[in-house]
Amino acid sequence: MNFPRETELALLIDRFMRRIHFKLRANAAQFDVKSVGRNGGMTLLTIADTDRISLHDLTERMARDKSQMTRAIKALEQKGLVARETAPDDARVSLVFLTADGKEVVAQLRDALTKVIDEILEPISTADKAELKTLLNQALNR
Amino acid sequence: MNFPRETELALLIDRFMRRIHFKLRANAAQFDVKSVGRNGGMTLLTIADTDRISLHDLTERMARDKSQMTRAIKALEQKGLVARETAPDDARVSLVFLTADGKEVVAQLRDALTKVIDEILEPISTADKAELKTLLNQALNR
DNA sequence: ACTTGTTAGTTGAAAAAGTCAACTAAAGTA
DNA sequence: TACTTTAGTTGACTTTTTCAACTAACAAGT
Repeated sequence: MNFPRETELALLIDRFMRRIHFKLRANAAQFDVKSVGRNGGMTLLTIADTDRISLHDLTERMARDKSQMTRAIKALEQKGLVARETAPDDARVSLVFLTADGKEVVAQLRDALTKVIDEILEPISTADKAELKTLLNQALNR
Repeated sequence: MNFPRETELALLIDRFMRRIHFKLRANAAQFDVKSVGRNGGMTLLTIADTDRISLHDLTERMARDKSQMTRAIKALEQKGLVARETAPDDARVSLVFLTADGKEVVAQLRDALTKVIDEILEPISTADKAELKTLLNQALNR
């Protein structure tokens, strides 16, 4: 186990995310009310962080292909969890936002996810958790 | 943007990993010599961290389904990057390890990955990078 | 106004990854 | 010896990704 390896970070991060998905799946029935799927879930949470957001910005934020986003939003729309409207200043962009139902699902998702992450992060202190978030934020926001 | 949310961590982590994959893919041709794919790549790197490892331990470490691992290893085997042998003390388990070719590919993967991660982590200090790794390690190793 | 180039979003098709259940063979245990 | 567990494999199926082609709206520049 060599320590000075950046690559380990990738392995760690990957594991972290998978761990979350595994744990979520373990009690999936309890929270995947609208059978949103993990992709839909992540998308909803990301939208929830913004008032309303264009598909374009959303794909950038979530680091996906735009075609994926089109389909993800379409699915969420059909479930009545998000809606969209054309941007007033630019007819090309459509802004997505949560519906009331969507907000409810987000609340549930957050509960479930928080629980899981707490479990995973249980070995480290509260201060360190904040630190972790700060670091990732610094790295990822510009 | 509410701050005291554990869930943001999941979004951040997810983004982080996707970012890596995007950047890698951007100059994929340069490094995906044996067309290992991202899954194969991660698997190789994980194996590289251990001398030889059973499929079972590997699936645990990488947090995947065992069926996936069977297939991933089979693919890498066919490319001559890993080999396996039955564990001397237990005929059920087969131990996987890198071949010479596999080690070479790992070296290349590490180069590429290190470069990408360095780019992403460029906004944060070296000390913080170490901290980040430590935190994740603490959380994930029991 | 009129090409020319960008940008946002959509669609299609194919490849890769993930899920789940059934099944074999080797251990472990009583 | 019978019973249970564990490691790994296989098959079938769903979800994600990826990539290229395509439309519609904007942005200039002449």
